[in-house]
Amino acid sequence: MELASKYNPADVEAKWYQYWLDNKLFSSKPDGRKPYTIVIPPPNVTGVLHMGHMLNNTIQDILVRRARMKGYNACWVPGTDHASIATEAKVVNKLAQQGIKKTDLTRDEFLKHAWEWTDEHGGIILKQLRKLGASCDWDRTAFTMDEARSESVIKVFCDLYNKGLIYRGVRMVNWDPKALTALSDEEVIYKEENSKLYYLRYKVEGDAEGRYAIVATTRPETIMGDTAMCINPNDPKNEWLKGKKVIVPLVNRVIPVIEDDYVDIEFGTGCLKVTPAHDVNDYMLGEKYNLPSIDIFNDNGTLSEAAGLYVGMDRFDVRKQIEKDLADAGLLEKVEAYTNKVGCSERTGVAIEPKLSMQWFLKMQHFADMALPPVMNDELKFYPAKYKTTYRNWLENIKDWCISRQLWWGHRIPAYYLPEGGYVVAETPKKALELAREKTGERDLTLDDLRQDDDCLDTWFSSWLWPISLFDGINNPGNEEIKYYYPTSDLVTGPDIIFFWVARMIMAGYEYMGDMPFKNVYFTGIVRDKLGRKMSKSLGNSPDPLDLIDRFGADGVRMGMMLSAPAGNDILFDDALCEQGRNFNNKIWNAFRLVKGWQVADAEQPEYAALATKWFEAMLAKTAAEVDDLFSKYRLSEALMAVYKLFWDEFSSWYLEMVKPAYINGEPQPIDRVTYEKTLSFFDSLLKLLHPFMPFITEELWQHLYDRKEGESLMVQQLDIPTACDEDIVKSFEAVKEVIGGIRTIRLQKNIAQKETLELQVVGENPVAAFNSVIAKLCNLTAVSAVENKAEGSASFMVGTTEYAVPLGSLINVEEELKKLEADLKYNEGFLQSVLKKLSNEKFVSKAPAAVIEMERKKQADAESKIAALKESIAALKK
RNA sequence: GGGCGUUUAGCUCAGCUGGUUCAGAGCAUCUGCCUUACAAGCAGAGGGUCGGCGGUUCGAAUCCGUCAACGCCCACCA
Repeated sequence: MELASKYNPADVEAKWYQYWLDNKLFSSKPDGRKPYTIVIPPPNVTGVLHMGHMLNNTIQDILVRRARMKGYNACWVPGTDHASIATEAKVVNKLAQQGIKKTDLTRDEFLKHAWEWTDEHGGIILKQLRKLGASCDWDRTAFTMDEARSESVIKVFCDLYNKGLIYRGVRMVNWDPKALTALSDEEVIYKEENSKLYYLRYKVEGDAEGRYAIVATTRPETIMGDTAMCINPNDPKNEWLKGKKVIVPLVNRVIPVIEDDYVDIEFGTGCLKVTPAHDVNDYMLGEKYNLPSIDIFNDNGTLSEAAGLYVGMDRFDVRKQIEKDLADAGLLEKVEAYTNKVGCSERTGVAIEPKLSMQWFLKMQHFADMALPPVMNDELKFYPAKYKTTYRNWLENIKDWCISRQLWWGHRIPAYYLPEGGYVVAETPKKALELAREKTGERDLTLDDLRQDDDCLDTWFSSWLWPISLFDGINNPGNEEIKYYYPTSDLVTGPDIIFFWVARMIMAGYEYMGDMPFKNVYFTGIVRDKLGRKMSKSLGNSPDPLDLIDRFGADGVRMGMMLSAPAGNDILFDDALCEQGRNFNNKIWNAFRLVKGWQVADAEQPEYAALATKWFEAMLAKTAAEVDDLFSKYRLSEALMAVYKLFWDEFSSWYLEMVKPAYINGEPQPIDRVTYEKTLSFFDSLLKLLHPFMPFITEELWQHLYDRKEGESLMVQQLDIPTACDEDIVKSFEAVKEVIGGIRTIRLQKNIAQKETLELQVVGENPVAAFNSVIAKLCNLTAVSAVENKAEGSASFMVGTTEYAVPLGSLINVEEELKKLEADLKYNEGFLQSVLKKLSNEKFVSKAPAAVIEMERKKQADAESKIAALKESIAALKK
C-alpha cells in the first residue's frame, strides 16, 4: 500500500461516512443491550451550522461513539425545530422581497409559503452535521412539526387544559411590535441603554398659584395613557399634592393624585405617572385603585386613535416629537441623561411593549414542584454543578408561562369558539364539535359554527416534549421504544436555554413519564473568538465551519474544538487549535506509515524490544483507566489530551523509537515478528481510544491495519477490557527517560552527533540496570558499565541519588564542568538547609503526621548523599 | 439591588477533602538539528513570590475574612 507522507482528510472522510451509512452502523433498535441515548437539541429547521453547533455536536458524537464502543446500544436521535418566530420572520421577509404582504394572504396561503421555504432550506443543517462525522440514526430524523410531534403537542395541550393547568386570560404580556406577538418572560432580554429622563410639568387643577407637580419619566410618549399620578403617602415634599387633581401635559386630561407605598420617595421627584395599559407596575396600581386603562398603541407600536395625539406615528418618533412639543408648551422642566434597562425581544431585537391582551397560560407551580428535587439531590446531574443554583432560582420564583403566540407558523391552539361565546378544547375539530354540542345542547351545530383560535403555541411547548415525543411516548404510551430508550442518558446543550428547554423537559418528563428525561446534562460553554468576543455576523469573527473542515479535516476541527472546551467554560476558539488537530492527524498517519513499512522476520525478540512492549502495555492500561475516569466526569478535553500524549509522547517518541529496527550499511533491518505483532495490536488499541474524538482517520487506518472483511468497522469495535497496569515498570521507566535525557543533553551541549557511539558509566549501584539495553539503543552506547569511580574527563549528571557519567576524554572542559557541579552543589546545600530547618522545628516534629516527617528525613538523606557525590566529583576534577 | 462564578507561565487551562504528582499540562517562545515515519517534524531549554491584604496552622495555590478586577444569571425602581 502506498501512503502519502501527509494525511489528506478529503480523500477519506466522505468515503467512510458513506460506508457507515451503507452498513447501517448508526441505526439503533431496542435489543438486549443497555441503551445509551441522546436526543439532539434540535436546531432551527432553516438554520445554518455555526460554531456553537460544531462544539455541541462534536461532544455528543464523542459520547455516542464512546458508548457504542463500550457495549451500549447507542442511539442518537437527530431532528429540527420549527422555531416559530424565527422561521415566520424569515418567511415574512422573503415574501416582502417578492412584494407580498403577510396581511394580504390567508392563513393557508401563508403556511403554504412557509412549508415551501422549510422544504427548501430545511435539513441543510443536518446535512452539514454529516460532514462533521455525526453518528446520528438518520432514519429517526424528526421535526417538531411533523405529524407524530404535532399530534403529541395537541394531545398534551388538551390534557393539561383538562387538568386545569392551562387557562386563558387577559394579562399584561410582553408584546413584540415587530413580530406582532406576545412573548414569554424568558424571551425578553434586558439591555442597558443610554436614554433620557424627562421631567414633565403636571399642572395642579384649580391651583390659584399655577403650581405644578413634576414627574420624571423615561417614556414621555405614554402620557396620553396616563390615568393617575401617584405619590408616596409618607413623602413630606409631596404632601401638598394629596387629594389634588393634576392635568396631563398637552393632553389636558384631569387625573387624580393617588397615594401608594410603591412609589420610591428618592427617585426623581417622588411623583409617578400611572399608565395602566403600558407598564406592568402601573397595571397593578390600576387594578388596585380601579383606574381606567387607555391603550394608546396599535399592535405594531404606532399610536392608536385612543391616544388622541400623534395618531399613526411610531412610538420612538413620538418620543422625539413630544419632547419638542412639551418644551414649546413650557411643560418640560428638564431632561437628564439616564441609563436604564430596556426589555427587548430575543428574536427581533425591538423594544418590548408591555401590553394587556388575551393569552393562554400554563400554571407552572405544579411543574416546578416536581422538577426541583431530582436536580437538587443529584438524581439528575448537571455538569458543571453550578447551574443547579441557577435552576433552583428560576424554579423557586416560577411564573406562569404564556404559551400563545400570535403567529401562524406553529401548532395551532386546539380551542374552538362557540357562536354564543365560550369555547371548547379538543384534539380534533370532530371531537370539538361533539363537545360543543354537549356544551350548548344544540344538536344541529356544525363545524362551520366553530371558529378555531388563531394563535399558535410557543415553540418550546413542543420541544419540551422532545425526549418523549421522539419515541412516540405521548401518542403511544408504553410502547417498546419509549420503554427502552427513556430516560435518555445525556443531554448536551448550552446554559442559555436552561429555562427555555432543559427545565421544561424535566417538567414534561415527570408529568408524562413519571421520570426524568435524561440522567445527565452537560452544559457547554459559548464559543467565542480568541479575543473573548462572542461570535457574531456583524463582527465577522465567526469562521464558517464547513470551510474549517475543508482546511483541517473534520477530525482536525473536532480536535480543535475539544482541546479548548472544558465543560461549562466558554471556549476561545482559534484556528491554531484546528491546526494542532491536523498536525496530530498527520502524526498518527506517519506513525502508521512507519509501522506498516517494516519488513518482518522470524527472529528472536531483542531484549530492548521485550522491555519496550512490556512498558507500553502498562502505559496503555494506565491511560485507558485514566480516560475512563475522565469520561465519567465529562472532562472530555482532558481525556483527549491524555490520549494525545499517549500517542505522541509515549507511543511515537518513546515506544516506536525503542523498537524501530536499525539500518545497517544503509539497509533497513527487519523487525522480529513478536514485536511487530505487538506493535500492531498497540496501534489497534490506540485507534480505538482515539476513534470517538477522530472517527475518520482512525477508521481509515484501522481498515488498513489488518485485512478486514467488507462491512467491518472500527466504530462498532469494543474498547479493550481494562487490565491492571504494571506500576513498577512505569515508575522505573520514568528514571530511564531521565537517564536518556541526561545523555541527550550531553550530546547537545558537546555537539556530539547521534552517529558517534558513547559509553555510559554508572557510579555504584544502577537502579535502572534492567533497562540497559534500552538506554544503549536509544543513546547509541557501546557499553553501560557499573564503576566505583567514574573515568577522568567525563561529563556527569544525577538521576535521583545515582550518578551517571559519559567519558569524553579530551572533549571535556574542566572549567565548565566544575562550574556546573558547583552550582548543583550550592542548590542541594540550600535545599538541605531548608529541610533541616523544618526538622529542627520542634512544633513541626511534634505535630506533623509521622509519614510527613519520614518524607522529610528521606529528603535529608537523599540530599546528603547527592552532596557527597557532588563533592567527590569536584575533588576529582580539581586533581 | 440580589445570586453565582472566575483570577495560577506570553495564551488557554489542570491542581479533589491543606504536607514529593506542588508549583503542572498543551500551545506559543528560545537553542540545536532537513538523523531514510513525520520540518504539520526531532532533541533540548527558559518562563509563575498561584489577583492584593490580613487571619487560622508546625505547614496555605488549597481553609477563613476582606478588598479589587472581570464575567454570567436573576429582579417591576418610573
